[in-house]
Amino acid sequence: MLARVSSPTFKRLPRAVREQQMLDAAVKVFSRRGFHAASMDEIADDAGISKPMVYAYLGTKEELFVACLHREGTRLMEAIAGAAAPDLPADERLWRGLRAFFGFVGAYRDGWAVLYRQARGERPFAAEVATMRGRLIEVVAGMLDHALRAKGREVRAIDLEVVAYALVGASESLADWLADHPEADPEKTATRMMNVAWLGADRLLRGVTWHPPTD
Amino acid sequence: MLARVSSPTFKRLPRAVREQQMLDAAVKVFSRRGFHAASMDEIADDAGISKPMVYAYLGTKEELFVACLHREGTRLMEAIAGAAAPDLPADERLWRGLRAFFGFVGAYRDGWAVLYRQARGERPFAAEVATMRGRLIEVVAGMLDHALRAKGREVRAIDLEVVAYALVGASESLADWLADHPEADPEKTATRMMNVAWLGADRLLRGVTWHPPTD
DNA sequence: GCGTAACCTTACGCACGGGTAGGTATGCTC
DNA sequence: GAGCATACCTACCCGTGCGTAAGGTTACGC
Repeated sequence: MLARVSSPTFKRLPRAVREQQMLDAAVKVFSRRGFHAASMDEIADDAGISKPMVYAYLGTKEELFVACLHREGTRLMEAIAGAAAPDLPADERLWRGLRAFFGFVGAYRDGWAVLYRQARGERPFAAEVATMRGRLIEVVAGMLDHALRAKGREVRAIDLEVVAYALVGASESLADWLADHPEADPEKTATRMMNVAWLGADRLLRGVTWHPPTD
Repeated sequence: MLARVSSPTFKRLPRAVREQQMLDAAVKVFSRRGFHAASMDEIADDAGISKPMVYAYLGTKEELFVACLHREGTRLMEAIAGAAAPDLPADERLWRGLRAFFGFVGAYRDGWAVLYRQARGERPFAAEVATMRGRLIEVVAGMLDHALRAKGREVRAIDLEVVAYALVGASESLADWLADHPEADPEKTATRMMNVAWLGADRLLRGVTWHPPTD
């Protein structure tokens, strides 16, 4: 009626397609602005659609964010799980997993920054992320345990958990570094992480430990 | 007039004191609710003061949050710097620094969770945190460099930086773990971290490296 | 005792943005 | 080509909460 003289490239699209467009737009905008600063209007606009459609398809703002989180999180977990086949030796699995992880972060820098760095702080989503993270940590801990048993050693579960926490934390930190250095090479970053992680873990596996000085 | 029959424990206090009370309240509320969900009214209420006073003393909501960030961040950095005197050997410095760090996190779980986990994601504050974090990473990298030179080895600056990133990330991850496990012992957590960090770093210092398999 | 300055209050303006009501166009089925 | 479902729009409501204007109240100097 006002503008919209005619609809030149205005196609009616099936729901599934629109939903993906919306999610793409949402990830982009959430990533650029952050959850709160992002407005549903901007997301709708960026998807080339109007706001009520977003509500009709993906629900409220929170639900939309969770949907983004889920899509990207699943992609990440699948990328890692697909790379680190369980029948490989532990160091090989670790290496492939790390390479997949950094490859993913390098490729979807937006997805990572928004859906992870963001979500960890934001109250209603922290739990969601914590769950995924927990699964990852379990996998890493399982890898370590496997490697240990293969060498005939045994370590208390809590120690395994802590080492896994540290490895995952270190990887996240390097992922942030990667996201902030667009020119950096994911493969090389993975190699560096592998150096830090495996050499440290390997020593642990041999039973070498450090003790606090008595001061 | 309405209620407030009389002001029983209603003291006029000097500015400096009130400011600290406000900051205490702000940290508490920001920590409980998160930055956006926290309302200036609740903070004022919790500080036993009315809202305009907060604006008069600490400025807008963002400025208030930054003020919290600054106070807690400075406390943390001082705790670490005070513990890790620069004239000690590198492993001793690392150990003392870690112990101070985890001790701080254990003691001020609120301050840590809010002012750090929160701030890293929230758009306008990420830079602030990144700066502090950057200083910490530099310190750690400096420690590693020092230790290396003492052994007559030399490593490229970027490798140092990456290792420092990894160590800091691992420590943050364990700090989160500590914040989520109220019964855990900070000292013990520091020891575990030291095991992961130093043993890995130590091997790096000896020039042992890991190379990706040619697949 | 009285002014004045700092402390502190109640009460409100106002913008912003999430969410919705109600109506229009388009394609599919028979 | 009638009828129906579904994609899609414009325009609006309204809660929430930041930030402020204007006015009490307490302490302290003289």
